[in-house]
Amino acid sequence: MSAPGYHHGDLRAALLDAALGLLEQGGVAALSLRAVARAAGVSAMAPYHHFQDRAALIAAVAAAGYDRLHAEKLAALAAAPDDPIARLAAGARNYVGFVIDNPALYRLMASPELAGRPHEDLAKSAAAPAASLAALVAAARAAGQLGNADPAAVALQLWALAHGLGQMAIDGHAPGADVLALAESGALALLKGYR
Amino acid sequence: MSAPGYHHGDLRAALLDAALGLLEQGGVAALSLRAVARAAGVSAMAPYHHFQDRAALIAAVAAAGYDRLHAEKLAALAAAPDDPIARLAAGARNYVGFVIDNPALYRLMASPELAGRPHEDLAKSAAAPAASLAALVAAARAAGQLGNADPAAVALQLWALAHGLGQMAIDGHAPGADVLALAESGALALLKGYR
DNA sequence: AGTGTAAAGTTTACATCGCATAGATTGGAT
DNA sequence: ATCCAATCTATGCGATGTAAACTTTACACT
Repeated sequence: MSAPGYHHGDLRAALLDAALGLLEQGGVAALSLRAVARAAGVSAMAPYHHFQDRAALIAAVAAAGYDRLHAEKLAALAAAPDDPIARLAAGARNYVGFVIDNPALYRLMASPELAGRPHEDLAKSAAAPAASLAALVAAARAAGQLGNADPAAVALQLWALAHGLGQMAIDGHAPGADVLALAESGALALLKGYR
Repeated sequence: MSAPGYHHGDLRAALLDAALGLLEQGGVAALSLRAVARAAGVSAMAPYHHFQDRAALIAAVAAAGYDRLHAEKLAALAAAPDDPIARLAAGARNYVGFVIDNPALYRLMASPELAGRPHEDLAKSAAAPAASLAALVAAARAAGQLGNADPAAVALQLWALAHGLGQMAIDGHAPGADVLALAESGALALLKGYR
């Protein structure tokens, strides 16, 4: 895996790693195939053997981001209380926390550049967090904590709230606000309104 | 204003118009200075006399978008009931409606490409909708409809909800959902939770 | 061992883009 | 009538995305 010969060993992973590095310091605009190849110490055309085009690279980075997001969410939920409402609020807080901790990566995930045609593995990675959220809302609903609200609707609203708060935070539209607290209290208020 | 001579007359407006057209059919990626110049029937370098660089053009388009958003909001609020809560819900619905009607434009407004350094007129145009929202929330709070909640917090949460719902709708993350209804009911639930 | 094949990297080439600089054209102030 | 500043054009440079064609390596098979 570490033979510095002609064949890299695991260039795809190395390219993704380099892409994350470039992303953190230069934003999406810095994510050029050539720059990634340069950072990985490889020729400019090598990435094309692993990613069909620039959009595919960006989609792969985004998919990796969703995977990390989901992993962190699972870890956070493991330490959360049992009450579904409280777990949902903790999830919202954790989601916004991820956004704040990985601004460039999250911006990429929500980037217009991916909105065009769908990418397979990206869709799969993005589906995991959504499914886990839906399960939590269903549990709350089953426990009689959401009145007769439509679970899918509540899930979408919660997600939108967290997504919006995070994006506003990293775009500087919420200066001085404790966005983590806002995510938690907002989710609680929204859920309370449905009780 | 329509003299087809050497001097265009109002090239800046024509360029912005062409940019909107390109945006609708090709997304942000299609917004190159050369393409805009081509669409306006002018030399490739002409736009540089009206926009410092590509980012400035994008910022100007975004500012125009915020202006339109604010204008539509004012029009929608004129026909809304007097109750602050109902007006806030109507505002949320209208916001999401704008996003759905102008997907490419809204994506541009929330684009990472603007997140770097701030642009003056963009900030000014973006501030108008925020101020109008803050005023509405303050009115609701003054009418005793929000308990002792922090108005700034509630405003941010409402905005985040609408922003998130709109973005999810145009990104295909809410297939088959009536996002307009979700915006309205979500805003109502959130506000109800604070009562 | 020897060989053939597919994957992984490289090189070369080309169109386009953003941007800088310098020159041409025009309308209006003096 | 003259000058000037704003506006548009022409040309050039470096970087990027993409498409070939070529080279090197790893591996299965005989």
